[in-house]
Amino acid sequence: MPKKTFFNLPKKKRDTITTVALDEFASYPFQQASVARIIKKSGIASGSFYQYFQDKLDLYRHLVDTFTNMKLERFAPLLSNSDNKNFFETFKDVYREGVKFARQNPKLQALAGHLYRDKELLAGQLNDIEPKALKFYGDMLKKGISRGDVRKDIDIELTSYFLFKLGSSVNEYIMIGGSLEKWDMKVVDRMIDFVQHGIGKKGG
Amino acid sequence: MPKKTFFNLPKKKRDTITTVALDEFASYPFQQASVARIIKKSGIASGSFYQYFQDKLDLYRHLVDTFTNMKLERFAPLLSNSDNKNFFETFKDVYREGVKFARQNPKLQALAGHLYRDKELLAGQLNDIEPKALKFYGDMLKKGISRGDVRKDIDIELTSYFLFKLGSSVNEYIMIGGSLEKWDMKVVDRMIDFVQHGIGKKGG
DNA sequence: TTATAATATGAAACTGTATTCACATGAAAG
DNA sequence: CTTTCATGTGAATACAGTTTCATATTATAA
Repeated sequence: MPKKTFFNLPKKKRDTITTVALDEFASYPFQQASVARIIKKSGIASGSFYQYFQDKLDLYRHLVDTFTNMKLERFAPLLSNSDNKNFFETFKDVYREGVKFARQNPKLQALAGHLYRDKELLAGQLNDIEPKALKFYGDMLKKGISRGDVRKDIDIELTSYFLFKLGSSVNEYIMIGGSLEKWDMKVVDRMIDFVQHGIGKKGG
Repeated sequence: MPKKTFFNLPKKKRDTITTVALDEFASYPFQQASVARIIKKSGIASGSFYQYFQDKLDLYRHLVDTFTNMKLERFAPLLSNSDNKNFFETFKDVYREGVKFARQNPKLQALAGHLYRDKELLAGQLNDIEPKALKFYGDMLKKGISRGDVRKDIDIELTSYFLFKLGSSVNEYIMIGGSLEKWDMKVVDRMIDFVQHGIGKKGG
């Protein structure tokens, strides 16, 4: 989080820095984004920058936080105005609103694009692993369909992607909770139940 | 990918570098991992390092690739020996095997832990956004349950997590395909169907 | 007004990765 | 043996983020 000196700044100066920074992070991925450039364009001293922010990451996170909070605030009304809609209709509304938001804020969208690619930089679809994992799940699904376990009207490619991401999130969920010692097959069981039956009420 | 000079190296030297590097990346997150230390411990010249690898990331990815390939190879037999098991039982086996693999390779597991945290470094549960997003989905689910749209025997916290991750993956899936212009609500529809009904064959 | 604290400044130094380079070594070919 | 080509070497340099610091400037309080 930025230091309190940043929030003590006159709004105009704060806005200048924020705007310049958003522009920088919308134009370059995190690593290539230059603190020196931000300092220059903002017209502040380099010493000042580090009196406002811990470091480059601190500023970046501040932007991402602000951006995500804005997005979440847009979603809130969907929930309170959803009396006549069921869960799944509201869920779809969330996405519609998300697309609208992205179209209205191209720089934030550009930043999000970099964010996504930056996350994948260390490991992800940019290397050759993800395709292999997707193929693995795809094969599993095909077998399941031919055995009759799995619905045959699903999109195999897309569903593989979902399973891959769900699998990763289970790993993460358990890692958050602690170490491998605490590994709990119950979480896996719940995930598989989620995948198998969904969360919709039967006949609902 | 490492340069061919690396693969031309005598196996022993190559293994030394790999072991030292694994040790480094298991001990420190990517940013803090030091090329200088790896060079020192491996007993190679700094000039040589850059004749073997593009840069630090190149070496890191090589390790992650190797590690993930090893893991995938362990999973392959599960698929071919699954004739008497349905999709969801095999799915569970994959996780059992994953845990075994992690226990047998603590350094790889440590590296994976850093990898996960590094990915979350830019944005994720380390900042204050994810809890808010999870709460949002949690509220949606509670409302769905009280309306009778959603099964009431689900784990709300865990399911919120799944929805959050699935949502992110939809965004990513569409971003891979191209720009926002190509945004296709059909992908969202399929995702919602996946969430609502699951992929298990009814009565299967 | 004066005292005290908070903030602003920008150059200089520091850190660690990335890159270059001239030269050394070694192996294989003729 | 010597030519040739690939590889090894480590010091030197470049580069960008970070840190420091002595010195202004501004704001608040007494």
